[in-house]
Amino acid sequence: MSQQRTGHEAGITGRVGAVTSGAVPDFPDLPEATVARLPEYLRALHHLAETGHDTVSSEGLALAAGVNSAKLRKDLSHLGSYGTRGVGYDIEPLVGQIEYILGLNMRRAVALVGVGNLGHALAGYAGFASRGFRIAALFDADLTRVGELINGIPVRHTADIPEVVKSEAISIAVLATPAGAAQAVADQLVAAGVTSILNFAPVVLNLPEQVDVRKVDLAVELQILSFHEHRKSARTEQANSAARSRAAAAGHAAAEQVNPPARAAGQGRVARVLGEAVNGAPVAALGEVAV
Amino acid sequence: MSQQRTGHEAGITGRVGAVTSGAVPDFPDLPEATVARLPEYLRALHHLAETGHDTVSSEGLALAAGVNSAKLRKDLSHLGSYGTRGVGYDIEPLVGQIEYILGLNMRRAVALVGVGNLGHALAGYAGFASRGFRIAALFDADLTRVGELINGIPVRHTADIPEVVKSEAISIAVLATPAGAAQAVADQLVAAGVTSILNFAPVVLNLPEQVDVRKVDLAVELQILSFHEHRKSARTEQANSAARSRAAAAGHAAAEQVNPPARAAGQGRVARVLGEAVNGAPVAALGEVAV
DNA sequence: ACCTGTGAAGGATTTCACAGCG
DNA sequence: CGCTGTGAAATCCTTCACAGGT
Repeated sequence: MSQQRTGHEAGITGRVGAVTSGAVPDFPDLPEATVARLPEYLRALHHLAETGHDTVSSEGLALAAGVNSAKLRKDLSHLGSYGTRGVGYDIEPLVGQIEYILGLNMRRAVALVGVGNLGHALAGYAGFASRGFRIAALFDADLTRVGELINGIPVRHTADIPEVVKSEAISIAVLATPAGAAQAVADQLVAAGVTSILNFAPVVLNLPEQVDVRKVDLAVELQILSFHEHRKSARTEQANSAARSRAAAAGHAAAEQVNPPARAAGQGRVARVLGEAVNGAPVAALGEVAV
Repeated sequence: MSQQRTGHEAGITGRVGAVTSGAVPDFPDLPEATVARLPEYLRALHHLAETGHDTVSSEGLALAAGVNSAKLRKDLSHLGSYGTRGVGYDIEPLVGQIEYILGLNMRRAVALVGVGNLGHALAGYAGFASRGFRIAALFDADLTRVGELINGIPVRHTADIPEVVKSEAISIAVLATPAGAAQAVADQLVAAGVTSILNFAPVVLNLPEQVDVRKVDLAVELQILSFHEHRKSARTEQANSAARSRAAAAGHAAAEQVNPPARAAGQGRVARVLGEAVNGAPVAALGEVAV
């Protein structure tokens, strides 16, 4: 979940696919958590199909998709019955059903805005093309980049967004602009008719609620891992603390020290005692870490 | 969320930060969902600090971070009290506390493996450097790329992973290799001492449970948005169906048609009726969409 | 005998709503 | 009076465990 706001966050039901009450015929009510896992199941199923399988058990598919089998069965049960008791799931019709649900039985046209460092790489990312999407247009605000060909697609100016989005019937856009430009570009995209945005810029977009937004922030992912590293260090620190408690006078800690910052609540702030860096680099002062 | 498996998924408590029972002193028990939001709060706080604020209300910070204020207050309450009733939160000490919890008061060294299309862009991504990380080493299996400088950092061969990971005391790695190579590289990284991996390769990694893994699959994000597009189409389709129900004989649908695939359950498979493409592109046959 | 599909239980997360402090 | 901090309620999600097909 990472992750990830989709504009339905404030929705009433948490189920997706409902109209006002009850599901659209043949479009089942799916828990958001299930939707987020379907692509992973699909990838695993394609892989199984390519390696010659035509059925798979819940256990086998769960393993390939990195979930447990009860969760997988529950998820698939929302799609209807594609399994055979005593045997497993038929891969081919299950692939068809998941692709149908995900709206992948058409090749969706996608616009990408911002062909800087990251955007350039995304424009060339083969995974989009191979998994149901067609990059139909590239945009950048920088006139010196306009006209450049990336992967055979010309970069156009952001001023052309309305025209191109309409002519190509684009409903999904990928935003890879600098943070400062993201909101304005998103507004342009939405005005042009885009209704889903994948946002790589580290800002929260403010958009009409019918627009679905998913945010991918690469630094956030590392920061979450950093938390886990810190926690692991705190554990070993505590585990070792009895053994070290007397002998540790000198300055080479075996693991990160766990020195909480001084609490500035109430009575006067105290200079924060920073933990010793484990990898030799100087500890970053707070002000240096710009966002 | 998303996603994201962190190796603790099968954990007992769902709280992170506990040793076996009870929290490490000054290292609070945090719900995983809270941990995933702290980086977003941190980004918003930095932004507020840069724009001259030194306190902020839960409402204001919630707005900047894209959550509601009740959730924000609950999250921050887990960190201890940094707010003043009637006033709001003091930004500076709160930034310090969040950075401490996330383990960002050191600049963590990160290794990046795979300098292809995406990896190259990640190596140059300024957001890593500006938000607490230092790309300390680049690796690739392709000898023709070894020696190349990217952003001033030389690309080394993957065979050097053990040596460099140790000498640079790297505990976090970013995996941007092709899918086929990812598991083997991940095994090498873990053997060398890496304990957290950010995986961009579309495969599920099988690693010891003490290793934290977060997965970012760019195509998955688009597929989730595609689901929402499909759902939105199904809604308008249904909403319009009464109005159109007689007049719609000819072939230009105003929105995507909602034709569910034929169900192959039980009695004999029927050729699936695909939905009409909305943007003129031919509908992708299932087999074409490789993963 | 095996494996799916699913009620029911158990957790985790979000939201409500208000007590209590500044 | 305003705003945080937080029990309690509500909702969502996962896991258990087994009934029921094949």
